[in-house]
Amino acid sequence: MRVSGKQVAKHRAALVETAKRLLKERGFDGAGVVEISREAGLTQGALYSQFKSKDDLAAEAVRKAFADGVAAWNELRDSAPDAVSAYLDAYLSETHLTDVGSGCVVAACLSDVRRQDNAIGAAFTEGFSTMVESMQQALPGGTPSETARRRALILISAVVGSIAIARAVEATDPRLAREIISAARDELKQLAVR
Amino acid sequence: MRVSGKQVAKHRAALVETAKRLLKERGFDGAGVVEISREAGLTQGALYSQFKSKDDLAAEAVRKAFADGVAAWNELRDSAPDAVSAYLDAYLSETHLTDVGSGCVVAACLSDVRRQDNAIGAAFTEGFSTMVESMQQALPGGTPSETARRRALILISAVVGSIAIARAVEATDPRLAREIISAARDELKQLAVR
DNA sequence: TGTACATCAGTGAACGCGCGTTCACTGATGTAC
DNA sequence: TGTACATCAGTGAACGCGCGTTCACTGATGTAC
Repeated sequence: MRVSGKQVAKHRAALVETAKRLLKERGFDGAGVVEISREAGLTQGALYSQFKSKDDLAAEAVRKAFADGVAAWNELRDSAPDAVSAYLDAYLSETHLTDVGSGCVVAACLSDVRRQDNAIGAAFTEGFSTMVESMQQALPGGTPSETARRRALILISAVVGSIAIARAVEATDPRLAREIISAARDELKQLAVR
Repeated sequence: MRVSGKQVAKHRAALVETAKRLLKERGFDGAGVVEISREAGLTQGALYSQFKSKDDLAAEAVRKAFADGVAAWNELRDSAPDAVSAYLDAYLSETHLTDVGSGCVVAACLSDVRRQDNAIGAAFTEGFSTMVESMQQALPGGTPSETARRRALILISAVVGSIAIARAVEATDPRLAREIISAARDELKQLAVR
């Protein structure tokens, strides 16, 4: 039945939030519309009255995931004395290794994005650009510096690659997974302050 | 109908080779058994007389992909004067950015592996370990050195992350994709010789 | 403020579709004599 | 070497299954008077 305007917004937010988590945990093809709807406390019909397709919801979920990630990073940058070091510790942590659903969307969906709808790729690309700019501002040289820009790109690429590979090997070789993120922490802190 | 022993081996190799390429191009869920069989010049029945399941074939394809990759790298290491630099140029190249099917299995299947059968994860982990050891031998310090080991891990994580992110944004923003692999080439060559 | 009714968010069974897998069948291969 | 036959790699229609999507229906919301 019809629900109030306040409820509509609540339901929409619940769908996006649930989609965000499940898409990261199970991948774009692995998370189904019935499952997403049910975990958000609704049915698939409600999903389709808010979004025109699964891909449409997925693109929205990707935008939300980047917005959350950048907000968290900006907060860290403005509070921690050595923001980059704190960021590396948080990103390359035990928690981030095992809790994929709450973690970075880039690391979780990396090799999926290329094979999805254009709208998802566009949302991903825009989110990633924002993430790079935000990181660049915290590095020596800041926004106008080409060096800081390159440094931001390689730092993000390296942490994403490390955590993604660590997760891929974690089930078979948990020690190797920890070795990978630990090596990345050590080496990248040196690279960041160089 | 029954075919000769030589044919059986040829067919098996064709299935593995085709699976290797298609799994990288379309992902584990995106490449179907009918498609793999047809592109290998056979039917799905032939696939199931050689492998006990799609996952079984996929695990074999992952082993083959790593074997090919390590063989190519070993050849480069023993011929090029500066093997690591040559490796970075090849890995972070225009060709590798666009030709996913012929490229590195780690970059292509990164975020997929976690969600697949254990046998696929095990094949991936074993292949990755071999890859790291092979890279380590080319770095200053070599096999017994803990520093070379950490350096090998971060180098591989960084090139994999760079090319995977570049591919994800390529369709939407081709210039950003090139900027990512170019930045990685510059920064990682410095890190490798440090 | 109260009433009548049009609107529309949400339900859930049903749809077509493509997937991985099975299996009765085919016929060339390899072997026993 | 030649013959008879058991073996088994390969075929392709058919299977059950889960997916994304649709749609007739429900009933509370919001609005016109």
